[in-house]
Amino acid sequence: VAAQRLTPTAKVILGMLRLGARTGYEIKTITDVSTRFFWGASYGQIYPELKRLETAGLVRSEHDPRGGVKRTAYTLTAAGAELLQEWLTSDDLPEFAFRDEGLLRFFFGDVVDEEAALENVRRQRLEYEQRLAHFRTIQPGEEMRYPRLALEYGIAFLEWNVRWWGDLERRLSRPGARPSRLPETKARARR
Amino acid sequence: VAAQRLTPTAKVILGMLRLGARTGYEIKTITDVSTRFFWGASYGQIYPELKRLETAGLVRSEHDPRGGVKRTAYTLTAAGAELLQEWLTSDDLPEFAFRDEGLLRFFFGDVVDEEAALENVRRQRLEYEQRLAHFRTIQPGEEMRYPRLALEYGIAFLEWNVRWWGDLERRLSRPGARPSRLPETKARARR
DNA sequence: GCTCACATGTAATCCGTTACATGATTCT
DNA sequence: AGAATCATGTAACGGATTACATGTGAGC
Repeated sequence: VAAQRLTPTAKVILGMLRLGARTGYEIKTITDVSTRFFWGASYGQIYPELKRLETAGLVRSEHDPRGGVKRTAYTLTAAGAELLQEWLTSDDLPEFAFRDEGLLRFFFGDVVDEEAALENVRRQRLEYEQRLAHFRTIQPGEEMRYPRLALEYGIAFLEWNVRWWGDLERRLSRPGARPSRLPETKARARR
Repeated sequence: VAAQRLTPTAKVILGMLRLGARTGYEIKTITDVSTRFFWGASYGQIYPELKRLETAGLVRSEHDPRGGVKRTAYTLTAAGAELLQEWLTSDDLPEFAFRDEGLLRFFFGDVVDEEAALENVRRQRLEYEQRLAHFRTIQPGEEMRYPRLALEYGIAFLEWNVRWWGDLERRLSRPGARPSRLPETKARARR
């Protein structure tokens, strides 16, 4: 009844089960090539969470060995499917977080010399180029529309970054208008 | 000597001290209006970390009461300044993380009806518009160049998102080419 | 008298990654 | 024979937020 109380990992799990994933291993494999960029999951979260979800009656497990390999297949219960639906259509504030150490380094550019600051910009551009190159090797899968669109988003996002950091790089390396740097030790008037 | 071993919070702290912040409270206040978008810090991290940094010899504390209010002012030691410099100019892989629950909901658009999926797109656009509106109320502060540029980045990033989600919204609400939805319960062939 | 800004801290809790441990089957 | 893939799990650890707790001083 309270979709917002699902743990973050529960959200991917329920969704992936709905899309046809069946084992913890499969959930991990699929998230790694689809939602990982904006919503990852590790084994250390997935397996315990599957058990908690079963206790909560949102998923059902079934022993489904493959030869001598024991394997547990999960499916959504009616309650699980309903809660998933509820979450997917709710309008409460979605979690959002963005963490970019390169950007933090860039932020402190005033305390290093010009060349180092510019180098940080260059590194940002290169980083984003590499992520983009990796993303372009992912092929989308035909059946579903939205995962494809999400990949499109990822690529467009990375392209935009490559452009932005590239533009800034050119802006900063033009010899014109180069402004203030802090003195080696910032004077901190204290009394 | 090993800048990469600084904890995430130590990185902002050292940087902010270098930029002139002096107390834990001040560090928190400043990060809240500058790096928060891409690198936040809470009191529960800042105060203990300041003590650890002092033990490690990277910062120095000084009692600096204001009237009856006790207050501890911190400054970088030579070692701290050096390590900061090292981190800011190092080229090891910067931490990067992006987490967007709205995007995850969007990703699962194939399992809800068309209207709900479109609604999720609309919500994304609206969310980004609100963040953008908030960002536009921030005034940069004149002295330093890079914090200003980081703010510029934030605004450009949010603008790009508003555009992308807005475009998609129009794309999806055009009555043309509306593709497959999953059947109510996805058939899962198992044997 | 009240509220807000300044100021510092801790404890509980959550979430997440990494490393470790184990083992079968399939492919080369 | 060996490597890769399928498969499941736990323990240690790290990092972060939230809530709680406390108190002064300034302005209204």
